[in-house]
Amino acid sequence: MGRQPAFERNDVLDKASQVFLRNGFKRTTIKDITKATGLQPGSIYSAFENKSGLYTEVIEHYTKGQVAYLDACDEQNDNGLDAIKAFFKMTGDSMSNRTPDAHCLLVYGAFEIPDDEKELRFYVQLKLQEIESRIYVLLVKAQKNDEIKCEENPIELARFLMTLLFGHRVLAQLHC
Amino acid sequence: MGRQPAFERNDVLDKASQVFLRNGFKRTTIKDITKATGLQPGSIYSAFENKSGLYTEVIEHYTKGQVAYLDACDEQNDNGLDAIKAFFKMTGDSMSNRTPDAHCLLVYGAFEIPDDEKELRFYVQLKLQEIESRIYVLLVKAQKNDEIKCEENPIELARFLMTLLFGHRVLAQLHC
DNA sequence: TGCGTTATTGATTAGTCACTCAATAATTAT
DNA sequence: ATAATTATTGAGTGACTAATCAATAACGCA
Repeated sequence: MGRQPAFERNDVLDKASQVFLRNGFKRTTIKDITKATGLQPGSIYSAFENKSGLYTEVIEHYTKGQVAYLDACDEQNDNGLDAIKAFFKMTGDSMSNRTPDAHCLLVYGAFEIPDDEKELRFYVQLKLQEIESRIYVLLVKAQKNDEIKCEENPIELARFLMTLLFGHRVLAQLHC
Repeated sequence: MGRQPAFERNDVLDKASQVFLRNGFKRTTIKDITKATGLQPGSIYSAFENKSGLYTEVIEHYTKGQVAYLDACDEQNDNGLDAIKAFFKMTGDSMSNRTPDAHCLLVYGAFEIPDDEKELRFYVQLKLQEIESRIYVLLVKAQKNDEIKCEENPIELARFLMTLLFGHRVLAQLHC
């Protein structure tokens, strides 16, 4: 009962994420969001409570896409190492093509979300952890297949791969 | 002739850099700067023209420190690789101790300075390049000493080391 | 001492921002 | 129909921000 929403939630999240990716959290204004989505301030606030609420949902929306891609890499490769390579190739290509995508939103977030926005910070950490643990699973799979040495600690390896990914993100951000 | 400035320029830059490191460029307000330095808005604007001008000088001030440290590592180690290791150890320790320092300011800057602030972006790139080229020089030295293989491309190696450094910065920022 | 010069003060200004809310529109149940 | 419920509108609000500027203070020199 009552009036139906005039927008598709996922559609709004897609459009909002593009704005957040371009400008980050702080520099993105509600006016930017209204322009990108066609929604008025009131609608945005009634749907997402506030700017942080919208941002949180945008991060969740995009992390889902990343994790889905990692799972797809896993399914398409019997080999754990090949799956990881496929994921890295995808992120590398997306950076070359300047296609905005989720991981960058998370790294961006890791930098710009201030200490006092604890919930938001924690949420970004959680989502990055989600990606890291998928990589960990693929590394364990690779060890079972004897693709990499069993002496290596897969937890440390996963962390190292994340560090490389972060570094590439910074590099990509730096060079336009 | 005329009244003497009541502040030490380097002292102001030190204090301002701590604020910028904590909050980044955008979130730092002139009020924050007045609190940290004891200067009034008018004094800040007459000395540094505007917020960007102050930020630029802060970046220069801190990059000098980094480069000086790299040079010190070079002088204290005959060995090129040892010099690089010493530099990495220093940055790693400073991250563990949460001592704010320059490189972080530059990586932070790389992320948050928007496309339309072209001069500021360019300046950050320039300063990071300055550090990268010092590392390159140390790598060439290491090759001359037969510490690393001559087949390796020192330009690519330097870039790789910078990427690792960036990644570590993101990781440090992420985990408090 | 007085004059020219330069530095400091800090209230003020013009603009921006996240967010609100009363009015209005659409939808469904009775 | 009519009432109850929920969504949309968009001008408006208060808080904050970068930057300014006229008044004032400190300094060097004649």
